[in-house]
Amino acid sequence: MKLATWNINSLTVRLPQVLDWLATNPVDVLCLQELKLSDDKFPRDALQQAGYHSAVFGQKTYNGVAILSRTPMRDVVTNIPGFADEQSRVIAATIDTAAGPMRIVNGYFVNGQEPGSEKFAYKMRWLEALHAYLRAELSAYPQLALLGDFNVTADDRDSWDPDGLRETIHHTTQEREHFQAVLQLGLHDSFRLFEQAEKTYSWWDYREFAFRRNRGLRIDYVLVSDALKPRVTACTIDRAPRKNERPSDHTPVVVELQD
DNA sequence: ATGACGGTGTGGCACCGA
Repeated sequence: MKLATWNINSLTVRLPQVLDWLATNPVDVLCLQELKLSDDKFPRDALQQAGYHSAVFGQKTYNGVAILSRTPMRDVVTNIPGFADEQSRVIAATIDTAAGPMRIVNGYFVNGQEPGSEKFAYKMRWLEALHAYLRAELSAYPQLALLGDFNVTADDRDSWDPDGLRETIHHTTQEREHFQAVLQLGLHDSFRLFEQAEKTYSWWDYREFAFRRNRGLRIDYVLVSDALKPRVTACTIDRAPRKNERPSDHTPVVVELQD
C-alpha cells in the first residue's frame, strides 16, 4: 500500500492538480495540508468520484488539513486533544488494513516565522503538545504513520544552504531537537531508510527561480512507527507537480509499504 | 533587503507562508 503527503497551498486552486496526480498516483492514503477553505467548501463529491473518502478539518484562508483514503476511516480526531488551538493543523484517523488497524496522523506544523517571535514561541508550545499526543497515540496504535508539512529541516542535508541559513527558521537547534524528540518516541524518517540522491527537497520558494536552481528544503515527511518500519519498501519525493502551471510550492512525498 | 512569488480577503493593499 502507498501513503502520501502533499501541502497543496489552497485546495480551491489546486483541486484539478490533486485529481490529476491521484489519477496517475492512485495511493491508498493522501494527507493534504493548507486547504485554505472551510469544511463546507471542501470538494467531497469530486474526491468521492475519484475513489476517495475524506476526513476534513478545514479553515478559511489559513491552514486546514484532510485525509483522503480509498477505504473508510474511523475514530477521526481533529487537532491535538487538550491543546487549545484556533488553527486547524492536525487530523488523525484509523484505517483497517490486512495487517490490522493503522493510525494516520496528518499535521501541518507551525511555521514559526522567526526565532524569538511570538509565532516561534507558539511553534515550540505546539511541538511540545504534539509530542505528548504522539506518545499516547503510539501506545494506542502501534501501527502509526505521521505525515505532513513539518516546517523543520531534520538536519543539514535537508537544506540547500545549511551554513547560510544556520539558526534561521526551519534550521534552528530548538526546532531540530523537537524533531529528534518525535523520532525518539519510536518513529522513523522513511526517506532516510533508503539511499537517496543528495539535494533532494520537497519545497522551493516561488521567488528567485528557486525550483529551477534547486534551492529547496526537505520539510515534508512521512514518519513510520517501529511496527511499520520493517514493511517500508520505498520513499520517494515526486517533483513532477512542482513543474505544473500554478504549482504548489510543495511536492508530494510517497511511501510504499508491503501489504 | 522594508525585496522577490503566490494565495486570500472585501481588497485598491495587508498579511501570511517558508
